[in-house]
Amino acid sequence: MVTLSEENYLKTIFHLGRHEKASVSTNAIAQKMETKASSATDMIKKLSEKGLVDYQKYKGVQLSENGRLAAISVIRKHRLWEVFLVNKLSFSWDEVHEVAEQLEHIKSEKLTKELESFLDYPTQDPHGDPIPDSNGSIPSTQKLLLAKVKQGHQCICVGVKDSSSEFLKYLDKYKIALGSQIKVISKEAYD
Amino acid sequence: MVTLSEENYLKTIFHLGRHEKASVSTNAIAQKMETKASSATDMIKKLSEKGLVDYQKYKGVQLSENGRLAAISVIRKHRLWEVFLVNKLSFSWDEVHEVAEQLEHIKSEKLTKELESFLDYPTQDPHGDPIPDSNGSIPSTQKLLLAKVKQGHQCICVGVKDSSSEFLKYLDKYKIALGSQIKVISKEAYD
DNA sequence: CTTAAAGTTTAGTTAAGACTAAAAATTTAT
DNA sequence: ATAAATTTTTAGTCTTAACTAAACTTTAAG
Repeated sequence: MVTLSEENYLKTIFHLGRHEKASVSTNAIAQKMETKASSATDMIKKLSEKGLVDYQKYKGVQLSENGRLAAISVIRKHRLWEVFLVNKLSFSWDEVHEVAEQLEHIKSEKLTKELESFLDYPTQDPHGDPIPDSNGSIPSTQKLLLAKVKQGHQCICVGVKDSSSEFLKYLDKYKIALGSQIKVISKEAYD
Repeated sequence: MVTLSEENYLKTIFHLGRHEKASVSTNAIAQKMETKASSATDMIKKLSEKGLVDYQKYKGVQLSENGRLAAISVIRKHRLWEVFLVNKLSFSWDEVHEVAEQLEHIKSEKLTKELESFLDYPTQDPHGDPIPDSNGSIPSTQKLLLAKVKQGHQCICVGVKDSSSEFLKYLDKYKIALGSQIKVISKEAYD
């Protein structure tokens, strides 16, 4: 049995380790979780004892196969619920995160599978992030950061990197949504 | 802020005090919660300090107005989610309880209201229990226990008193569902 | 290559919510 | 009306997941 708190740590470790192959540092975890490094160390030890992460003192952690599957299961539920909130209830893409953070911890295989079926097996959440399947495979997509698109060139928005409510509202103001055709006229600094 | 555990106690006190006007005993609460009387006392004190129950040592508790509203809010969510599970996902009426016990604690006014609207403002859950509205009013219905119906008389099943999975499956076996017309031919002992 | 800075771990506390065992209050029965 | 039985509360302990402060590693600078 994986506790709610453990699930949150696993998810965080997954996200932090997603793009670098290197192991994830205690500090990075603590920062993302808005907790202290000592708390992170405690939890890392617990996860390590449960075989969910590989851990060596002072060397950071990596998810084990079981840990990866557990993390992906949470992310899968998070994204499915986001689709539900936007497609079935009338949430906007900047309102779903907080609620999905709660719903992602509901434990019921049947619920997740039925929800997925009810939503017609979506492959992306409302921010363009891929939805893992029930085996834990994540459909891969390659995207280009808008900042990398040259001036005068065009592209289609297929996802957002930052899902914060503020940033999503900023995009709304500029009428940018998933599927929008975008032409880069000039570049400005955001943040 | 009301914790998950507090919500469960409030719900239990509500159910136990529903039909008698008298206050609810510590032991009764502990028994329903499958915990010990001492744990119940601890929680009762906490709820009392938060103004959610009226409590006098050795005299049991009663929900305060705020406590009643908090309890009803949880019950409302529980029953709405049960409707969702049965009507939208393909759960049967004996499978919903456990999952609804988790979903009832999700905190989001918007979610509850949108869910209610999505379900077309149902007034009953899959077991025939009334769904409180967003103000905390519970549509009242008067029902007659099947055991009270005389032999040879007929009636329509509008609800079940025991929502345990076993009992519901027992009803399924006899093809009894909500709306079923029932004629009492003979009476036997159950349990 | 040694020392300072940064990062990490350990040790000891805290709060919530459970538990056991024992004390106190209430209820029931003689 | 008082003793026995039951119920409730108190006191002290445990676990989880956080915290602070101090100790210990590793990394970076000079």
